[in-house]
Amino acid sequence: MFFDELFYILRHYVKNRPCAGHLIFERFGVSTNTVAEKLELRSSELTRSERQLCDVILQNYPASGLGTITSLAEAAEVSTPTVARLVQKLGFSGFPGFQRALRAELNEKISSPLTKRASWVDDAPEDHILNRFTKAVIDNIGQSMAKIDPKEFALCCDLIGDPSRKVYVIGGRITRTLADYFFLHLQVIRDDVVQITSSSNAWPHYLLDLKANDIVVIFDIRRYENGTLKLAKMARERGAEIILFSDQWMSPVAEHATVSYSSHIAVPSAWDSNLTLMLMSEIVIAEVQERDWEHTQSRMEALEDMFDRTKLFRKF
Amino acid sequence: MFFDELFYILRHYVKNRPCAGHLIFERFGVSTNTVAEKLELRSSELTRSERQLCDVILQNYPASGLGTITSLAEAAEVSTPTVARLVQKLGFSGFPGFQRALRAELNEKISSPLTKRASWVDDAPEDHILNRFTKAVIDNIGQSMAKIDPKEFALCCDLIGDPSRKVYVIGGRITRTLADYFFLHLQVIRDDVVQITSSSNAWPHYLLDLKANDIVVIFDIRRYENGTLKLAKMARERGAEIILFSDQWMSPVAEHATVSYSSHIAVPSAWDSNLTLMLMSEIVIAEVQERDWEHTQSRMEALEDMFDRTKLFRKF
DNA sequence: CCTCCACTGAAGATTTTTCTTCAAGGCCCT
DNA sequence: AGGGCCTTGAAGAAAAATCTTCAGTGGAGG
Repeated sequence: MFFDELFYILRHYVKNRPCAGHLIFERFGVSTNTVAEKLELRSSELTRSERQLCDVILQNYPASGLGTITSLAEAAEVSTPTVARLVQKLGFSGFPGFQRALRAELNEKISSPLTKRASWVDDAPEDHILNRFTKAVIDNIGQSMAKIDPKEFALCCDLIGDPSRKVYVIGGRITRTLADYFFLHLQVIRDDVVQITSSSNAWPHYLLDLKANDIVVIFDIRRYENGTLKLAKMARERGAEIILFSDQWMSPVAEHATVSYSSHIAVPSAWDSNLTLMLMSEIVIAEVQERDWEHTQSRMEALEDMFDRTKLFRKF
Repeated sequence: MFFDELFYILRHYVKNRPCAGHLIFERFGVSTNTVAEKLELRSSELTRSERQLCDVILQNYPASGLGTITSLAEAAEVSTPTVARLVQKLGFSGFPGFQRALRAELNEKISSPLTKRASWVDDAPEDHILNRFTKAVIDNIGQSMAKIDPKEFALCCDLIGDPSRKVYVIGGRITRTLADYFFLHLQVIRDDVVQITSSSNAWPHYLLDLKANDIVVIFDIRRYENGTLKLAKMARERGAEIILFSDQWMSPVAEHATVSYSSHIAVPSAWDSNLTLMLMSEIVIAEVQERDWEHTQSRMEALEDMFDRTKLFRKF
């Protein structure tokens, strides 16, 4: 870059006036916040071994700076006092201060801009329940998504989309509503979808029909229910593949499941949020539907037609 | 929260079946290399405070683990020996070893994609359905929240929390599941909550009971259902206050509603997302519950007691 | 070639961090 | 209701980190 050239030329002249580069940038309102920026800007004032050190820091930034001062010194083949001097030159009180700055930066970078957003509802203070709750939910989504393995997701959609397998859906006391939601959509997409009622008395009838390679989709978050686990065991014994939507602490059903999703569910409330679970089900539904769109489309049209005839919906 | 208490009790029983998750992952040949994975997989073996610590580490991963053991301990509100014990449990020789692993990971992750965290699921391209869908959902949440008036929200919670008013909950073909979810929670918080069945044949019976000042909570998104509108009209004529959870295009019910929420529901799918609606209901529930926590708490305890007796939930 | 000055690292001093021990507290089971 | 086991954190010991001092080194300029 030609700025580098410029800097090189300027270096001699500004050498005796430290912070010169710094000042120039400040004048243009460019904040020199990150450590990397500080290093680059003040590189002109650095000595040979400091420059060498600087290169190493920037080489694999910021990890190299997060070890001990000794390891960094060794990696750069300089002495520890050189490192100490450099970080002081950059304006930090010492090496720990320098590391603090690096960690703070890392946090900024890792968390996406959306999770940093403090306020979602205008006209409401940051600590209003609306904002606190929404923030928690966004965090939950972010963390849950980060844990998903796309391969596992693909496998899950393959299984659920496979027309040769019958799909059973079941939930617990609260998650029943999610199971219901999932079922309602899946029912439109494909044939052979069954919702297992919550009453465990009826389970044997369903298990009777269950064939090897059929799918059992289970929603189970804390507090994990005894019955659900038993059902999972029995289904697995009969050769069914189990797909589990659970929370971050993982239902014991996971042991028997082919695919498990762990969604974060903690929110500032006496209850847990089922939101991320719903997100996962919606995405799975969207993908399964997409895989065989033509088929789904014809089914949806047929459904529309039937709705029209029953005049259930509003026609404008 | 009191579920945590419960968990603590349950822990002993689950404890002797470690690695449940571990085994699953092994089955798929997924190596358990990263610290985060190790933490998640072995979470079943962790004690209460270790779990607490584990959550904090994963919360802002990996930065939190890169400071001193003391700072991490303080952040998690546990003692330093607890931290030391946890990292040893994970198989590291000590805290420095743990940090080394974290830094190594960081290098891996940072080096490959030049870190623009536009995607939510690592290891999946930005245009993968997982990322596209999640992005759309976050957008929906942001836009829906921006439209909320805190005063209206407060009014809504006042109404729903008012014990002198009976609350009726109803949804449509799909939103029925949300109504169900809302009902299940509200039912724990307060007395006099009724879920109106979807079958419109039964509606006259409910309307018969409806008194002036009672609340009717309606979930209605496109395609808006004829019946729901008729019900709203009749309820309003009998002096009921209507609270509507609808989509961005607003159900015609809004005309009769005291409070209306419009949630954005468009996602890259053949269906609409009910996620923001669920978010709204969860927040309303959280706030109503908070208003009279003592009352709710006693009801929840009574409920717990009954669950215990029916042995519905896992105790071993 | 010599002198001076700035840079550099070895070594020790100092501070901080990490680890270990041990006693208190809680919970379960008999 | 008491014994035993597990978990937890306070406190101090051990280890490691960081910082400081100071002498040696190399290069620039005279």
